[in-house]
Amino acid sequence: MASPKDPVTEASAQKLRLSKEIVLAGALDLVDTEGLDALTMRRLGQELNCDPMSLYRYAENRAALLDGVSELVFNELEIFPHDPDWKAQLRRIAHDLRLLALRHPNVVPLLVTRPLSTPLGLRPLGTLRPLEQILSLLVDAGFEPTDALHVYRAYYGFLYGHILNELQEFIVDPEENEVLLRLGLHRLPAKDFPRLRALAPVLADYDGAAELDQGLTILLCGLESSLTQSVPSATD
Amino acid sequence: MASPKDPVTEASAQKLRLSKEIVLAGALDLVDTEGLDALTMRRLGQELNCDPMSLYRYAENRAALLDGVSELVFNELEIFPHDPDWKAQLRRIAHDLRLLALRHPNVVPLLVTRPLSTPLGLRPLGTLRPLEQILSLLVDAGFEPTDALHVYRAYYGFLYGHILNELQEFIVDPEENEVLLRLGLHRLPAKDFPRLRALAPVLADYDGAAELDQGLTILLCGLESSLTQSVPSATD
DNA sequence: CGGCTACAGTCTACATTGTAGGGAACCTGC
DNA sequence: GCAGGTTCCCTACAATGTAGACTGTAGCCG
Repeated sequence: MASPKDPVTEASAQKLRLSKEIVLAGALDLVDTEGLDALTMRRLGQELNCDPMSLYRYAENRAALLDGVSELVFNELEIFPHDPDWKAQLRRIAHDLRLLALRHPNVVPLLVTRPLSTPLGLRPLGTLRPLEQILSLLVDAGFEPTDALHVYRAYYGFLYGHILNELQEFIVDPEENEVLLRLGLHRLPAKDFPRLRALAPVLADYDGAAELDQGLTILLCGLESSLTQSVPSATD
Repeated sequence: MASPKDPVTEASAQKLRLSKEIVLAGALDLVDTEGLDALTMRRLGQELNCDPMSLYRYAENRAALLDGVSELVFNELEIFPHDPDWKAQLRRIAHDLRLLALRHPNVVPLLVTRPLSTPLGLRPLGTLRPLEQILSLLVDAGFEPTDALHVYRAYYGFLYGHILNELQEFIVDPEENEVLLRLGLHRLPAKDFPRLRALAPVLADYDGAAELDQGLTILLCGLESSLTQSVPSATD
């Protein structure tokens, strides 16, 4: 006869061997569906149905878990570091990263803040790979390495900024069809925030992709001019 | 005779009446000197020497405390929304905000991530004021409100991005004078990260202000051209 | 076959966190 | 002096991360 809690009756309760991949995938899943706060050791254990303590075999810390999740997400980003058309490539990467962020909005705080507490060299390698590859791309395109770094910074800075901006302006309650309410703007004193309130309709239909592209055009334009009229290098 | 713990002997133990300002100032202080994690109710209570529970009279939540700290920092930023020279003003604001971030590096994660979990209309007012004021600035400068919003987004996005970039590249151990080591880059496999490693010296002396200014030039340039050759509005 | 080692997973236990609920102390009007 | 509200403090509880010891199992060597 079956024990009171027959493991078979509990759907998907077959406990297969854990692995770093499984643990991280579970963690990402949990973060995606329930937010960062839901990612506790106990909760994740329950999700993978294993003992919370088992997890420590695959992630030293909770912090390491978070790093792992960041890395996992970054690995979804594909970069072709030898594309001769660097501008097109940067455009594509930007849009890909944007979509990535929209797919994993709850992870974005991680992507943005974890590096702040981890010195560059000690970050998970997956996190640094985009940097390296974009540098490659730019150097191949003819930038001096130093300039490539500067370009990278301008580019990535802009990109991060855009993503943060866009995610910030999520609609609160899509059911509500009065715009002021939908964005919670009705709470703002009309006297102090006339501009903001007046822009409610515009805020409501934010076309992130278009906005990103527009910004990219400005940026890439400026960057290119800095390439063509670059200081004549001694070796060139 | 004195009680075992004479309150007078404990320097600065005079417990003055609490207030929201005092609590928030204490919180900011704690975050600045010891980091975000050090800001716990108990710890803050100990710092202000009062019972941790007292704090709940002035901040509903720990989250509210965090919001308060953000707001406090944002209030350090001064904006003159009616400066006729909008470009100079935007430049100045950018540099001010940068310095603000350098002064309160531990708060930056808050500034960046709190808004992600709070819909626009429900944020602390102090957080929204810069937005409103910059919109004013731009509209006064001749932008259509809608365009002003777009400009604001590009501008603030870039600015946030830059700040994140710059803070990420903090030097780990200034004692160490070998650059690779100082940035922790020695850990990176030389085969996979040639560019990054080669750039170590450049990474090490990062002139944030210059970099910011350079980016601003590109950006403002592009923005201005979008102003002068703006689509001819019907009312103009 | 018997026993040894190594590792995966589990259990228990503890310090630390945010915060509810109930009183104690104090100030302010009469 | 006293009623009523405000401010503060104490206790208590559930949840968290994680250390440390324990159990089971698989593989290997004699």
